Amino acid sequence: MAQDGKKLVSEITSMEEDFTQWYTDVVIKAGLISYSNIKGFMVIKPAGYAIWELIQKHLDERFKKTGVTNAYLPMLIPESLLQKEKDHVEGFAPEVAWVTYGGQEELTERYCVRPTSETLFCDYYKGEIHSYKDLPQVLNQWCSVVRWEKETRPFLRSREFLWQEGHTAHATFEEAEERTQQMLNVYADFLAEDMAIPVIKGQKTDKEKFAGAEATYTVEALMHDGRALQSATSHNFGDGFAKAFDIQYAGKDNKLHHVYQTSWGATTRLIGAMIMVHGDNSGLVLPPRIAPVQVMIVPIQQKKDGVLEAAGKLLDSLKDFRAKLDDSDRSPGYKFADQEMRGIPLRIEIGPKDIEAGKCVLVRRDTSEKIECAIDDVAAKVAELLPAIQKDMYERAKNHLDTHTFAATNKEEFEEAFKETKGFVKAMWCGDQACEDKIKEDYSVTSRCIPFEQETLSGNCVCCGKPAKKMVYWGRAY
RNA sequence: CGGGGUGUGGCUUAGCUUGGUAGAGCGCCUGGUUUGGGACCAGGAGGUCGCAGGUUCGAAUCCUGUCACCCCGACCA
Repeated sequence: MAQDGKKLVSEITSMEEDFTQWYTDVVIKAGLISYSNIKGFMVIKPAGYAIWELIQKHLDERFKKTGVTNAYLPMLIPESLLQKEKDHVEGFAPEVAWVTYGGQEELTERYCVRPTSETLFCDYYKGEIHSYKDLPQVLNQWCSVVRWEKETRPFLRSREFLWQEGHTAHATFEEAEERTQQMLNVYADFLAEDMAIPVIKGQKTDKEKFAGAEATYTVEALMHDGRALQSATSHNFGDGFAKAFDIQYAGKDNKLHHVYQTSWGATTRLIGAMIMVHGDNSGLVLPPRIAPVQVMIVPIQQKKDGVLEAAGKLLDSLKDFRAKLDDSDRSPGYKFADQEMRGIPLRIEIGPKDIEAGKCVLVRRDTSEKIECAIDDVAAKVAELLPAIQKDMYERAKNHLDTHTFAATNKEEFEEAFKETKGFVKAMWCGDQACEDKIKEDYSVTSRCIPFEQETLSGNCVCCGKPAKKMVYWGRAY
């Protein structure tokens, strides 16, 4: 009885029982965050921040390969600056936080805490860009932004979140479009290769696109519970912002031209995506490439002569990996469960019996598979297993995506698909926003994207029956 | 912002109806025995009951107000 009681306290809710509660349990018990005093603001604890640092590292490297340079712009935006682009203000005004006092004095103009920095980059670029020789500008910044959301959830929707926002300015629309798509591909590749998350690449409908954008591209991922998560976006602004902010350059033709701009971003929401794509009922499952600790060594009967020494030697042999030794004064069972909760990809058990036999036991987090290995061969085995885990995790997620994507050719099938199952539903659309609105109202699902890889499922809109223009992915989103 | 709910050591909570000044489990600390799936024994520290006011000899318990948080909707990376 006492033992059951003990277990209950530290166990997590199963995903099948209550996915939302499971998610919250994992986030807290894996030590990723703790709540702060203000709703929607969270402490990202070392375990959570280390994941973010690896995400940053991989993304930043990929950005720089495409010619991106980092910069940093102010946190506050004067109200007058925010007002300059009409759609943009309307989109963000309802959720900005305002600074109205400086010390004891009320400010003559209030400043908003950046919800995004388009206006600041525009203001900056206006001063920098005069000639075609000043183009393109390809900057990115890593920072946090504030959006006063009403309903908040750790990583998925917080009032302050960490992100990167890239902002570019180009001489032509085509060049801006190329950059917009290039960055979307960077995100898609990063998600697939580093986070082991397969995505659907596509374009947002006008209804769902970014405030002020001409076109918004998105990578949409499917969570374990069948809900969609917009995982990164890339926008082509055309020359709309340039006109609103009067950003012009003198071209080779000696005439003034407005620049064409883009922006693209990914946030700490990626951590939420990773939890909901890979996690299981034992907790977090981290893809090796973004696991702060890739291998944890657990000594058994660690106080017996030679055990810790052998474990230490093992650790030394794993210098090429992010490996650690858990020599804390806890029982092995506790350590196993704790490390599973934290999602460490690979565990190595080593005890007196193993040492005598010159071997140890490797255990995969993703499959629980136990693998015996000679102590001398461990480094080679780890080098083989980590990429294998990474690959298998991607393939499992891809399989989940594929088996949870359905096609509907008419309204009945569409309705049935969302009633019976959870996931994406592909269906044809006439392009009319009225149908998009109606579908949202009737089935509480939204258009996730118009995928680049189009198929023709039928000739008619699934909602109104009129001739269809595009195939759209629909789903319930976070 | 509309509807519903909850606030008691770090966490989960009992007590509240029928007022008498707080009890447990987990966690934590110390010592010892343990260690191949969340160890055990013994001892110990820690709360004035979200906050403010009121009723009362007396309030965690009753009343009023207030704040915070959670869930469901509308808005969003």
